[in-house]
Amino acid sequence: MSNVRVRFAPSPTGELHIGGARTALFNFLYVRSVGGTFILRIDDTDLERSRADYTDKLIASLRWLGFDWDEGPYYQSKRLMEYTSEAERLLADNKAYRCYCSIEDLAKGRDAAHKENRAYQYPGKCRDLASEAEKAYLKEGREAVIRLRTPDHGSTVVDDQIRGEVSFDNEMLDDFIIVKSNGQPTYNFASVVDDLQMGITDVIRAEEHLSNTPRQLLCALALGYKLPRFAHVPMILAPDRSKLSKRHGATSVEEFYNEGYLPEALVNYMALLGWSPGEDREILTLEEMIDSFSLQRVNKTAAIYDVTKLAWMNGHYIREYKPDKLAEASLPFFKRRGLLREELSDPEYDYFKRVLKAVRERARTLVELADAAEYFYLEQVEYDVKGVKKAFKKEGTAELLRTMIEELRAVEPFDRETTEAFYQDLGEKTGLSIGRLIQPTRLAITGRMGGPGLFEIIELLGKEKTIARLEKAIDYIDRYQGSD
RNA sequence: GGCCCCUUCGUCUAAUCGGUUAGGACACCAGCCUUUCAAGCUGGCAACAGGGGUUCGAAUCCCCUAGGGGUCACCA
Repeated sequence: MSNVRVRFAPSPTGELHIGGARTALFNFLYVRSVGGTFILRIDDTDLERSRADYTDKLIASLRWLGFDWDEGPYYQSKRLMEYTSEAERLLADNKAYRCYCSIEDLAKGRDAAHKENRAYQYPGKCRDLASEAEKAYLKEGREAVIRLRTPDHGSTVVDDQIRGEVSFDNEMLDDFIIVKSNGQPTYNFASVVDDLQMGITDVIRAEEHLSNTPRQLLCALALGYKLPRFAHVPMILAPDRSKLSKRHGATSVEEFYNEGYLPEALVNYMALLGWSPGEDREILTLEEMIDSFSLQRVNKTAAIYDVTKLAWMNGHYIREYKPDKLAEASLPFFKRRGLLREELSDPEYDYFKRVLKAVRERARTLVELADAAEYFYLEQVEYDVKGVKKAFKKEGTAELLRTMIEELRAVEPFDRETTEAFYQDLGEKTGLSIGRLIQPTRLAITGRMGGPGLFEIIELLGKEKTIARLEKAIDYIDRYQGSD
């Protein structure tokens, strides 16, 4: 056990998206690789936007991905006292001050700066407020925020584990707000107080926070604590290189679940976004990732996420899953599609697993898996349009199917081997290629031109259904004979 | 716009003290396998953003340019 302590600190303002999940993953891999402590903290200081149901979803997503944590969840909303007392301490030390400027006035200044195309900075109006002026403001009933007094000169250097030393001129930093007028701390302040009090040794987070880091460093300095190490991991971008958002398809872990992705695949895929184990390995278990993970191997470049590769990887995991595990994972998708009921009897469950065995080779998601298995459960078979042209419209197909049915009735046992042997015989007897026999049969019983081996399907369907579907196909062909 | 970060095949990446025909994966194309579709196997296409330096030698070090991203809130 090492003394390394890391935290994942999402704010509950939405579902866990792939960027956040990847950050959680890197925290997890790092802390497990060094044997430290993983802490989950909910950064919910924004009262307006934070929602308890998002917290639940966040936690559910983390559990689903398998990132178990050792401490927490801690909630910033329950730690208000800590922030208040630390802010009071800074106030008493004159390292922070109250500011009575109205939101409107500040907005005015910001707009002006924006118009002149320069960066806005708080002008420091209340920095050295005379006590009479302060009293006057209080009398007016003005609310105050607390701002940190930041140095005017010099520079603040962030020593980043991934990017090296990054230096910021203090002149670029204004006296930013650490406590809002409603008494809630801002992110930059709460996060620092928590990281320090919780003994966080490594802050691993997304690159978008790099520009915030000097502010946090200044907070920590004012508070008089030892600084954690930082590591800013690259962002994950949408295919058009823009920031990921709703219009880019599935971006949250929950959505990936709903689209039928497996946690192992998502985790494996995310790990390879910005990190690689070397040795040309692509498929890794969580344990293998932990073994070869290091922050030194995390690269600096933002990555565009590509669903195609994720889908390929997901297909790989679907094929690798143990039968019982696959059944368990895909059951909700079969129910959702109306293929299976809530409770399965033992024989039903058994049949379900046999169906999965037959179709798992050709599915990349659990949604596709349920789709591929549809005709094993649905009574109505819809014929593929192209297939009809190819397999049904050929001269003599109806007649062929009639012969087939007659002889099929006598086939016993109705299993894979026997039915296959039967088709071989029939081919020889009629002088037709086996493909000519199989194509219309496949279309008749599945409605499709592709899928598992025909005799595997026939065995699963059984004699009754197979013959019934062949009869239906004959009806169909007779009815549409000649029409195009 | 200021500040900060980044730049290897279409995409994810390897090449971690400068010396490689610049490697792998996804996707794509072709072949094999096969009753079909997949899967699998084999092969192919495809990259060091541009320009200057330093050096015997640069994807790798330095500078400039271009491009992309982040950030500049009483959001996190």
